[in-house]
Amino acid sequence: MTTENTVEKQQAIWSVVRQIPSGKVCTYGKVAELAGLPGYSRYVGYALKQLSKDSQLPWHRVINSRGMISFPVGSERYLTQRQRLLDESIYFDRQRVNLRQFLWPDENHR
DNA sequence: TTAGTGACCGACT
DNA sequence: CAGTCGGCCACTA
Repeated sequence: MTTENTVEKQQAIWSVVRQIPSGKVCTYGKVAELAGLPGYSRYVGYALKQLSKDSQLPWHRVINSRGMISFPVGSERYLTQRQRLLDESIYFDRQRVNLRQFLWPDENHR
């Protein structure tokens, strides 16, 4: 049996990513958790990689737990993601996003 | 079938 | 503080 529920997992992940509001970001681990797949953080990256280039999914709002873009700095995909975030007024301190300020869902109510 | 890899993460040196 | 090391899962050679 070929892993057929793989599709369901990917859809669950995409479903979560779709809900990230503009101007906010979410981490791979958090997306996995919200999708009901704790521990699948790594798989989230794989799922996003499957997206077609003209996908409407806001994949750029997903970054790693350190608040950084998980592409090699300076690479084309890095620059694309960074520019899209800047367009949504998500700012970088060096190459880092302030998760305290932009993380969604906002559970960091101090 | 085994070993290596990746848009990750947290604990542990 | 930085670097390493397992653990996580699916895919590929």
